[in-house]
Amino acid sequence: MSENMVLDRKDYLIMQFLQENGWLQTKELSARIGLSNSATAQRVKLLKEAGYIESAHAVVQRDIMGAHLEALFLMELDKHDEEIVEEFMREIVQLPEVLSAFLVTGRHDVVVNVVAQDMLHLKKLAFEQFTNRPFITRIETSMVYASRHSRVLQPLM
Amino acid sequence: MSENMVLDRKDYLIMQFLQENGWLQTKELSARIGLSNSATAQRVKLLKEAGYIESAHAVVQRDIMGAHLEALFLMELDKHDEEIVEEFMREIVQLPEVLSAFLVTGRHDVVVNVVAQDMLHLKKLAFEQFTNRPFITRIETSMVYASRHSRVLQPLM
DNA sequence: ATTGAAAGGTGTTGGCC
DNA sequence: GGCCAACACCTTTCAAT
Repeated sequence: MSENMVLDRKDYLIMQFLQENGWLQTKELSARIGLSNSATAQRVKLLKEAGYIESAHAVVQRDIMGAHLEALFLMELDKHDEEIVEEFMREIVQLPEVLSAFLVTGRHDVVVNVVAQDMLHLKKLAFEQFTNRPFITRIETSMVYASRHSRVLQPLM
Repeated sequence: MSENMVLDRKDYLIMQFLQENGWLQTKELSARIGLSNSATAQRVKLLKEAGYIESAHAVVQRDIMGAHLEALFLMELDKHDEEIVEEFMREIVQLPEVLSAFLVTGRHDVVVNVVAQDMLHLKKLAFEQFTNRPFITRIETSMVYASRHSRVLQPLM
């Protein structure tokens, strides 16, 4: 029942509403999509079991966490040995300051989105966690004036 | 009660656990932090009312949404008139293909994280929504091989 | 902060259309 | 498949300690 589940419009609606608001209750959700409470709960359960709904996460205010500055590190790597790069990506995303990391083609090789308390913190982060590593040949730091995030991925078809 | 709330370690624990798993129930949460059910529910309610916990969002599998490709658009703008740029940021993050957008200092001016079904889709997106606009002077498209996201913002102090 | 109670929501299951 | 009813469990809010 989980692998080859066929999704209809109501399943996509459920996923859209739960992306917009992860705290939406079954009662409200069922009212919106026009199904009974139990039918809706069933679908949500199946969508989770099938892995189509992966997880949910609360979003907290940044300042309360001391994240007053945001930046992008645009980095170039020396050797693109897959193992090293994959391990590097896994490692950095564990750092409390790292929000996301992208392994990319083009002028840069890795783009990392970080937060920091202040410039001193950012400097220490850059030097002690990145400049540090021998396979990183260059880091360009772009300060972020403003960032916006869409938390809802809609069907593109 | 909402503005100048003093947060203790248990409040930070609550926020950490709810960032890791937005579906955590009060019962489980209270057991983890060592408080009674109702005390925990109270704290969560206050944290939400104070705006420290802003929202929650389910995360869905990308392929099911047809998002098979990911890219970064690294863009340079002609004139940095604040109104135009702010409006531009607001607009693009509404597009279904745009996951996030960063207004930054440095070599680039705006970095946009997008998804697309395929190369044709990506090309149309780039040309019809970005290259299009008169104030965008250059776009560099970096394909994303892999991306990782931390959904938990820890206190940096 | 805790306990206990009341009211309402949840999630599951079984019977039925 | 969806619906309904029923049941056990959990949540939320309140007052009292």
